[in-house]
Amino acid sequence: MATIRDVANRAQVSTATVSAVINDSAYVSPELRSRVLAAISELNYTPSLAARSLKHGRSQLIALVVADLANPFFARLVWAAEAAVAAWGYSLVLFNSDEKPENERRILARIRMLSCDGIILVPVDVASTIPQRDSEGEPIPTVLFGRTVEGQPTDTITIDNVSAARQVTNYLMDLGHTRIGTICGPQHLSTGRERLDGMLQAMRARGLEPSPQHIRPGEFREDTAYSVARDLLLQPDPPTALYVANGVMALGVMRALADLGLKCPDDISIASTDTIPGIGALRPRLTRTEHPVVDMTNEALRLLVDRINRGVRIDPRNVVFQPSLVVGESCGPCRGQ
Amino acid sequence: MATIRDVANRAQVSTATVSAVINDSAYVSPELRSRVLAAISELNYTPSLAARSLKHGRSQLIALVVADLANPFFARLVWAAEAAVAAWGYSLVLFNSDEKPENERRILARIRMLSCDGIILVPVDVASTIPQRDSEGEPIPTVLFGRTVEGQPTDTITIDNVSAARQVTNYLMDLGHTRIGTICGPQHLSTGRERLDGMLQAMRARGLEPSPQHIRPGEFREDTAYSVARDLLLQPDPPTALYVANGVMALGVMRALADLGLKCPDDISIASTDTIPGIGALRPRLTRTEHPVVDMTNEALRLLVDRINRGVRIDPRNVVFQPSLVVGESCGPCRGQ
DNA sequence: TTTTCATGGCGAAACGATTAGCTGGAGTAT
DNA sequence: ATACTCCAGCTAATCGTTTCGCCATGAAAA
Repeated sequence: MATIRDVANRAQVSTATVSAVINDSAYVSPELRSRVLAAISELNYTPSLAARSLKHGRSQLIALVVADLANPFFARLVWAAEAAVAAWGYSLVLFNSDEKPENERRILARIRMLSCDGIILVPVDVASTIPQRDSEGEPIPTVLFGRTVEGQPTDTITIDNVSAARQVTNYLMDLGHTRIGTICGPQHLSTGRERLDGMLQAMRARGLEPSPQHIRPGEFREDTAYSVARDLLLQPDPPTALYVANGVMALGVMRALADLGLKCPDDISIASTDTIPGIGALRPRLTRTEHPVVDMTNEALRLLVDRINRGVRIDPRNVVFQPSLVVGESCGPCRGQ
Repeated sequence: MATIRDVANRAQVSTATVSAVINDSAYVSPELRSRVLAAISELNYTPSLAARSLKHGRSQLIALVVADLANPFFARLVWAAEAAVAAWGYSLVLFNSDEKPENERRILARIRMLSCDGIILVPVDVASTIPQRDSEGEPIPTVLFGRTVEGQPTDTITIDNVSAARQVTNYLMDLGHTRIGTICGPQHLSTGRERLDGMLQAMRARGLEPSPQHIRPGEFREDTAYSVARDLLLQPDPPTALYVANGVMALGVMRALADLGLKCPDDISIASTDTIPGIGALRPRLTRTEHPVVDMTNEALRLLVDRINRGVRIDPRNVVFQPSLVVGESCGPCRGQ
């Protein structure tokens, strides 16, 4: 690779002048400037980001750590984040913690090595701490995405999961359902907890209580949801409606229904919080909440870049987005009992 | 951040010794080694990758440039690539060219700045050249993924698209279909061309020729495929079977069928090359080819790392994977005409 | 004419790691 | 006792930038 020195030699100027031309950081006479530009293009010169990074401690990298890259919800986040990161002039380094705390720790250490300027983190582990830039303790600017963890004073972007679950549950109850089951998420994740909470809140507000064997953990996974749904629906006293806590699991449930030969919404009503791309081709169309992933991502980057530039002087911010209910044909009135 | 000097001072040794401990690059007495390790953990020291990168020209970064991050096929590639890249000890920098040549050029320039050690590229533009590390012309190690471009002497991973399309078409013809239509991909992409070629080859081998108005470009996009399918199926003389060139478009077609009230396979048979995750929940199950994305990605990384280590001394390699036909219930025998 | 001032451009010192080459003390052979 | 070997550990140069401080030149002020 050609270096700034090669350019300086060829243009008969100093490296300082070349640098000034590249960064517009000082006035350079038109004469010299054009010589420099000519040399740059003749040598096909590109400044080295590694050297720059070393000099003034900015790597131009933003790390995105997702909890499960195989989940289309996060795939969409990746898509949106790549665009936003590029728009702000950074590059995106992508990691997948695969819902494993030990991976998360390894990844955060790696991010520190890379001296990334900022982190967008879908946290897995309550205990894993944001890496410190310094032993005095200035942390790397970080935005938590989608999930909350206890006692981390960081910027956070979340969705109102309780509201989402309430909306869906109320919708089912409005149709007359009282025996509502759920395939819920892991209770160690805030999303899992909040969505179950929202459902329970909504039911209790109308004096209902789901039967304990109608509450099944589905781990936010398609295959788990598939078998849990089969199991749940084959039991003697199945629910008349099912609230599914996320999009991938909804897919698994629909697959289970098809395999069991159950008709939706005639035999059972299905609704979910969260969705996945491509679910629009399913018939019946799923009643669900849609979460504004793109807006959330853009906001996450706004917060992150702001903190990168202004440091710890600003207090942690917490932005909560609202989900919206999209009604399909997967839910019908409760027939008899 | 603590530096190697801080560690050296605290452990009362030279930076050379610290470096030797970190990299196991020379013998260090147990005494000093333990002092160094203690200092490292007390200061919470991590070596700076930027400085390392500057010194011996390896950034530990591998760039992945996909053509359309919103497409679940590529999302899957991203997932597999992240895992493979991490397994080889690198980190993944992700870019989305969004099928636009000018983006691709911008991205490749950026990759050069970052001095990435290697590139996995889903190429968009025939003309865009692999960036040169050097004005003498040693290129950055690159593997082209999924698509080929003319006259680039680089390693390539592809799928046998012609065979995929032939298999699907033969399957449809075996069911008795003769009026087969297709929603094909863009003809400026090798995947688009080869899949259409394969279909035409298969039909001509049996003395058939699709009617020109049954060959419709769908741009590999869900929404385009949706409207093209509507249009195609509403015309006076619709095909009895439809070959769709990729997974996302198949989703669009299924959605169009549902909206038109057409029954598959009774009213029309549908089959595709390529698939997308989650298509398993659709009923009827789609007859399609499956492409071994994970194997392809692992092989891509194997080739890439090999070339990073061995440079230009090895000739370009071209690995072609074979698709497999997965039969669902979306195709039926041709009824009368 | 001399002094002051402004300023375009340059030289050289960082940034944090690696590594070639050197130093000096202990062990061995003569 | 001298010379030689060996090797753990150190010093200092280097990678490619940015940037501080300086120099020299020419214009303006006295």
